[in-house]
Amino acid sequence: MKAGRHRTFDKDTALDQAMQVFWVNGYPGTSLADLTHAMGINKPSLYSAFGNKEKLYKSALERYVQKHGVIHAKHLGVANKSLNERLQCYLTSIAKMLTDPALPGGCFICMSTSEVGGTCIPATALQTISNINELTKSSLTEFFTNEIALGNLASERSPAMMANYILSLQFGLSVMARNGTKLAELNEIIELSTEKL
Amino acid sequence: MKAGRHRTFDKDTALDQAMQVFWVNGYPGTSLADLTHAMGINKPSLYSAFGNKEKLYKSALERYVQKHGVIHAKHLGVANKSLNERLQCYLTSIAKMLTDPALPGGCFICMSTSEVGGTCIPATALQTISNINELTKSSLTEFFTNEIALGNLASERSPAMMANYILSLQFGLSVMARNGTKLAELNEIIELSTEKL
DNA sequence: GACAAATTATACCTATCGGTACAGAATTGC
DNA sequence: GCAATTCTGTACCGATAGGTATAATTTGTC
Repeated sequence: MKAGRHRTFDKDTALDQAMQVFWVNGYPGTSLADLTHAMGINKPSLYSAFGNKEKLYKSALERYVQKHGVIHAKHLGVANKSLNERLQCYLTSIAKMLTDPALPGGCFICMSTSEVGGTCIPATALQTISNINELTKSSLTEFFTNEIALGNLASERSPAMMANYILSLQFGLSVMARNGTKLAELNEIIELSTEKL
Repeated sequence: MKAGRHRTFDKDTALDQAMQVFWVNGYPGTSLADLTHAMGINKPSLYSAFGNKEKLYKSALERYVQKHGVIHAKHLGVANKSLNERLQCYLTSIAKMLTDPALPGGCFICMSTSEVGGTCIPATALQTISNINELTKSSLTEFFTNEIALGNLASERSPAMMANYILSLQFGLSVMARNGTKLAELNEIIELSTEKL
């Protein structure tokens, strides 16, 4: 055990709370007071544990991906289901998260991507957001490359095009969720979108 | 002519410039200094002409709808075109605006809707954003109600469901545009989305 | 040309912004 | 128990936030 006074808060829990505040309010809309209040700590503790606002934001983004992002991909690889069924499961899993009453609503990455154009987000955070979206896109592209090789996709659609289609759909669902659209309606959109690919 | 010194700036031009700043940075990300700098006026002039930041924001939202929002609807009513063709024209017209290099990129309303969850947007501005989205949705619902009555929609889809589908698509395209997706790729998404309704 | 009305520019207000210095409190190794 | 180390709480830093008071400037009316 290292010497010195112990941290009186759990770092992961505090990061989760910071994540939710950024998720709700965005980067420029979140103040240090908002953060310390939600995390139940004071500023020096925040700075010693997470660096600064910008680094905390990037940590929150990465934690979001781990906690609420990557978990949906498993639905794409389920055996004995058609491609359409798997895509529906994947998207429905996302939609459930987007409308989970225990969560802020919508997608944190979509929210952050919307803020990308502005001058408020620090450059390194822009890079983090861009990397996350690129990763999602390349994962989907790889997935569709395989599906096409397996003959699971009807016509001659390009994998990159399909990846864009699904990513766009995810973003659309996220903003709709922010707008108050209910899970049942999101599922209708998903059904329409995946009906015949 | 009314007495007193004349305004030395054009109010509509100034509002356009304010709109672009809000469009790029969002509400919490835009400061009064950003606004006065972009508008080329100083704070007292801004306050006397537009009230305050919140009222200017609402004026900017409404101006956006008039200037960049309603113009696309005409493509939905063109004669001698199939429903799919008209929807494609409508969405392509939107996509062109979303990627216009002379504009901030993406959709201002989508950006604002993403910020809706937070605590930074004043209540009356939230109402304005909500009203705009409701108007879009009800216009689309009415449109699809007519199309169904005319027998232009293949199966038994509900108008509200179709309106949600198109609105979600618009939002998705907007965030994709923010993320740097090019017009040609957006058009591919549109084609895939409208292929068989 | 004097007066009333309206807009301008400067300077200022209080509150909050992100970030930190410093002192006190808690813990380990010795 | 004592020194070294690490964290916590308070108080503070300069800069900027949204907003305004005041005075100078420009205009139409009489």
